[in-house]
Parts: sequence; C-alpha cells; structure tokens
Amino acid sequence: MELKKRILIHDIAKHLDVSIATVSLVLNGRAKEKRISDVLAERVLNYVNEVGYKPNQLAKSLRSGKTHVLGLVVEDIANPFFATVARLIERKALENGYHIIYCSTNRDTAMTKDILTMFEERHVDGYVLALPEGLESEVSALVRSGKPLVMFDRVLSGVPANAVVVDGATGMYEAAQHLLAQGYKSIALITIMHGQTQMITRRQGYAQALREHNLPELVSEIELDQEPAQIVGQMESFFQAHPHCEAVLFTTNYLGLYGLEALNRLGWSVPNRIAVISFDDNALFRLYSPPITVVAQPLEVMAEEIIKVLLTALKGAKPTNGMVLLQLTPKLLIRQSSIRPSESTRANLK
Amino acid sequence: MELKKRILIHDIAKHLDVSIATVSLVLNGRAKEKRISDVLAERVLNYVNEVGYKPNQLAKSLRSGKTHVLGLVVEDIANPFFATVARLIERKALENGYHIIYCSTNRDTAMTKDILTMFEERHVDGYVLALPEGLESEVSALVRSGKPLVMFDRVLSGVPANAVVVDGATGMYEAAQHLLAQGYKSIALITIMHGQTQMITRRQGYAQALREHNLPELVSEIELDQEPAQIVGQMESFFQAHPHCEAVLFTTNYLGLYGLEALNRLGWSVPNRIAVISFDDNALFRLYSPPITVVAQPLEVMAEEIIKVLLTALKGAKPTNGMVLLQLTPKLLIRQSSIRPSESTRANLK
DNA sequence: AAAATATGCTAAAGCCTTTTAGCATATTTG
DNA sequence: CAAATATGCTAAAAGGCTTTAGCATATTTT
Repeated sequence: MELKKRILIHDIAKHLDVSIATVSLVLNGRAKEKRISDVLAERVLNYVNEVGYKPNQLAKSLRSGKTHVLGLVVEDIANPFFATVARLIERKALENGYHIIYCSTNRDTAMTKDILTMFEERHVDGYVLALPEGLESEVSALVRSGKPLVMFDRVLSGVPANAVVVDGATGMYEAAQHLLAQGYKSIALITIMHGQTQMITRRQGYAQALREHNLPELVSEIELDQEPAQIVGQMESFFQAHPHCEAVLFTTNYLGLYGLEALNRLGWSVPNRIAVISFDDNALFRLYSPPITVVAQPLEVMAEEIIKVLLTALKGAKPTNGMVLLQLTPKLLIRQSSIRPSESTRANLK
Repeated sequence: MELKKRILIHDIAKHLDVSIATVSLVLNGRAKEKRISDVLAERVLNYVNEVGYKPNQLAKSLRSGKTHVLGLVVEDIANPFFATVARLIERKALENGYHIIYCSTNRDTAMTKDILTMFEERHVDGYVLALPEGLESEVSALVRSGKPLVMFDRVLSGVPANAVVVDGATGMYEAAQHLLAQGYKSIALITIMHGQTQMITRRQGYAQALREHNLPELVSEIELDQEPAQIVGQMESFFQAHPHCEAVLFTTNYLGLYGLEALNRLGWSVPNRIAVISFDDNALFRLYSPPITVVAQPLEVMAEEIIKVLLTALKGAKPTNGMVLLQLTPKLLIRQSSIRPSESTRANLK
C-alpha cells in the first residue's frame, strides 16, 4: 500500500558507485570548479534525470542557510494595489527560482512584528516590505544583519534601507495643479490618519500646490480602524460640512472608493457638483462613470526594480554596498471626473 | 562587528545542565507525556523565555517532516476574488500557526505542474488549490499520497478530493430567472472557453432557465489568452452581431468588467439598452452606475470551510476519512443594472 | 629522478532539531 | 524482601543535504 520510498542522494551515489559529495557537487554546478570529470558529471546528471531525483529542499536549506524563499509583507493582499504588485513580484521571483511567502499586516504593528519574527525563523533569504510605522528598530536590525531587504510604497523614517517608492509629492502636486488650472479654488484632500511616509509626501504635494496659489488647505484625516460604513459616513459629514468644496483629492485607492460611495449617497454628481481625483489607478476608476482621474503608479516598473534590487543583494556578496533609494514618477491620467463642466452644463444642473 | 551568535537548543541544555532531549520535549509540550517533572519543565520554559530562544524551523521541519506551511495555488492573485479569498485564508491559517506560500497559475497547466512539484519539494503540509484543467493525474497522486488537500472554486473532473465550491448552477439559474421574470426574452451568456468545472455549472444554470421558458441560448465563449483590448473588442462584436439582445450574464468578475467596457464603447446604456448581471461581487460592481446585479459568492464562509477541512486533515490522522465536498449557495444581489426600466423610460431613450 | 603541481575524487563533519530506546533510582506489589 | 512497576531523565540516532580538508595517482617542472 505504501508508495515507493523517496529517492535520496545516497541512492544516486550508490547506484553510480561514486561518493555522495560528487553527486552533490555536480548537481550544484560545481563540477568544473571541483574538477569532476565531464564524463562523470554527465553520467550523474543523466541518472538523476532518469530517476527524477529531487533534492530535499529542507535539508539543503538547513545545511546551506539558503531557503530561496522571499518574505513579502503588504498592508492587505486584497487591496488591488498590493495584489497587483504581489502578482508582478511573484512572477519575477519565480523566474529567478525564488518563492514567495506573504503576510498582510492590516496596519497592525504588533502583528507585523510577529510576522517579521516568523519570517526570520523561517530563514527567508530576503524581504520585500510595505510596513506600518513603529518597526524602525526591527528593520534597522534586519538591515544591519545584512539580510537583503527592500522597502516599497513607503519607508520608515530614519531607517537606511533599500527602497522603491513613488514620488507622491509630485504626483499630488500635478493633480492639484490640474484642478487649479481649471479654476477650482476650494480643493479638499482626504487622507488617512496614520503617518506613513507615502501619505505624508502625497499630502505635501497637495499643500505646496495650494500654497503657491495662496489657497487654504482643506484636509480630512480618516481613521481607518472603523467599519467601512462609518468611514463613508465620516466622509459624507465632511462634504456636508464643506458645501463650497468644488474638488477633492483622495490619497489612496480605497479612500477614493469610499469617497465615491459617499458622494453617491449625497447625490453630488461628479464632476458637475464636485471634481474627483484619486491616487492609484485600478479597474474601477477606469470604468466608473464618469471615469476617475488618477495619479497612476508605475506598478510594473516598481515590481521590476524591487526584484532587481533584491536579486542584486542576494547574489552580490558586498554587504555594505550602499543603499538604493529609487523614486519612481507617477503619471496623472486625466479622465472625465476632473474636467470642469462648461458653465452652461453647470447651470443646467443647478 | 558580528552580531551575537544565534542561540541553540544546545546552549539552553548546557546552561540548565539538562539534556537537549529534555528541553526539546518541554518545548514541544510533551513534558507530561514524557514524565518531565513540572518544576524542571518550568525552569526550562522560564530560561527559554528569558533568553528568547527560538528553535530553527528548518531543522525542526527536516526532522519532523512538518513545515507548517500551506501551499496556495490560485489563478491570479490580482483577481479580487482570489485576492479576497487568499486574504481570508491567510488570516485563519496564521491563527492556527500556518504560513502561506502561494503561486498564481495564470491558467497555464505546464507552469502549474511545476508549481505543484515545487510545493512538494518544499514539503508544504497542505494544499489549497484552484487549478486549471489537465492536472487530474497529478492531483490524484497527491490525494493518494495522503497530503491534506482542498480544491476550491472549481474541481477537477474525476478526481476525488476535498472541495469547497459554490453552486454556480443555482446562482446562474436564479439570475436568469430574475431576468426572465421581468419579461426579458433575449438573454446572452458570456463565458470563457476553458472547460473549468465552475464555468460549466454556471452555464448549465443559465441553460436550464432558458430551456424552461423555451427560449434559445445565446452564448459567447471568450478566449482569454489575448490582450484585454482584444477581449473587449470581441465582446463589442458579439453585441453588435446580436442587436436584439436585451440582457447579458457574465460568468466571472473579469468578464463582467470587460463587458461593461465593451458596452460603454458601444454606447449601450445599462439597464435601458441592456440588462447586466455578473457572477462574483466586488467593489466595482457595487459602486458602478448603475450598480451591477451580481451572483455573490460567500467568500468568508468559503475561506472558513477551506481552512476547516484542511486543519481537520492536518490534525486528524485518519487518511481515508472520506472526502468532503461542500457546495455553498451564492446569493443574487439585485441592483439597478438588471431592473427593467418602465416603458416610458425606454421610450424616452429611444 | 626527486620535487612540485595538477587531477579526480571522497570521507566525514556539520547544519539543528526530534524522537526512540533505555538507564538508573524510587515506589509498589505479591 | 525479591520482583514488578513507576518515575525522571538522557544518549544517541536520525533527518538529507553541503562543504572542507585531504588522499591517491598522474603529470609537469627542475
């Protein structure tokens, strides 16, 4: 009833009447280096192929210290931004023989600390991290330990680590300028309460644009640790409290979603009653009526660079090679939601 | 410059002047069973806590054969359906001390075969699988090997494995009935070409509803291995070729998306020119104008049941305990996109 | 022709745990 | 009081691989 026993390197060696070491060396491409004759190397390879021997990865890892697993930490794998980046990273990692083990933090610092510990226990070879705040010392320690590591989307302030981020300041600045150029004066920003670096820079872009035009800021900070319905409600209240508001910028895709829902409920039509721009593109924004103007992040490039940095660190032995800090430029995709209607249209709708 | 050496079980034993075995047994909760005195057990636990010793998971895994890692295979982690299920599974797995390693298949059978092999090499403790066709023998072998395994979303025909699926036939039947009840006669179905089981049953539900009303089927099968723009184009052609079509059912969320884009381009307004229902709910459908009627899958329950089945198999020793085949009932969420406009409204728009 | 070097391979240590068999000593039983 | 059983713990094997030091033999150098 038992299936045939798993074949071991020992069996290969025995059958070919060579040593285990020889088989191992050949299998790891160190035959030349270790002066195993070509003919023997080939004999080994052939037999291994023939019987379909696959080394036990656990044993390999235990001995070599390499697991060929990358730890991916995102805020929420169900968020299209992270899901898409994860998908792209996954593909490129796989192409290079690495597997992904992932966890969602849900912005919970304590839980994230556990996740990092678990990843360490599991001896992941490298880290791809989009972390909540409060893990500065942990990540610093990781960096110091020399483990390949890339932060993305956001960084931790004061932690000198490789990072691939998007220039949210410029992105938001351009978005705001686009609104200002059309004569909008009362432009709101809806952002989150946590001080993640990417949110701060996005807000700065908005602030600078308004400052240049001597216009006052109008900002709502949303506490995310509440039910979706409450968040929508909070936004409704905000809009109601600012009936003069003509345009609104959302700093993330999910805020944009909640915002659209809030505007729906209020019956504020877009863009007639209010213009809308969100950070971070996705299918919904593209297909919404009207299509939503967005600051699109270059996801593909992002994933590519993340993996590139990581692979370099994984291969290159140089420990203190200096950090890579890559700032990618987002792209304002102007769609209908931010185009000021003609006066006649507005009048019609009054 | 070097950080302090990682602490080993050996160090613990030495410091406490007990054997390694004792420490191991205590740490694995087998103190009682192996008659380690309570006082010693506590001494061990205290010291371990004090110095923060964490066993090397690789060594544990190698020795015990358990990795506490689950392999998750989905069609595309960037698809909101899979991303959401992944998120829910992840949470519950973590609660039970399991980590997730995942891969997207992209409907590529050959690549998926590799993925399964890799998972096996990595000695995952269990599998959660939404597979493309063509892996019947591989999965059968896995099942026979006794590895805990749950298929979800779809099954492989003829493979007797645990499975958690959604009753797409009933879901689509009800959706079609809803349209028929409103007097729609020419109802199209847009589905994919591949013969995945879940797609087949969804189509059957549609077919049965039409049959009961003696209405002809109107089906378009989309080949997914093309560019998005082409898919949209194909749907446009389909609609143009069937101008009498009054309503359309999409069998997946992404088909629904493409379909909405196609209808947009054609200028066919929903639901005035054509009623729309899609399988599988998500934020876009909820927020779209008009909101799209969907056959919503019970994602939370799904994830819960998947993990429940898996954990039972992981704990329970019984190898041939019989298979679990769970069929969950989806829910028709009627929104505006499938509500037949009054005659006057229609006339207005003519 | 002896010494040095190159060639081709292997023995065995090491990675860090878990787990089994079993050794003393103490207690109970007949 | 000897034999049986219980108690509390440990030595050592096992898990499957990588890697280092080094052993013969063959070839080249002085």
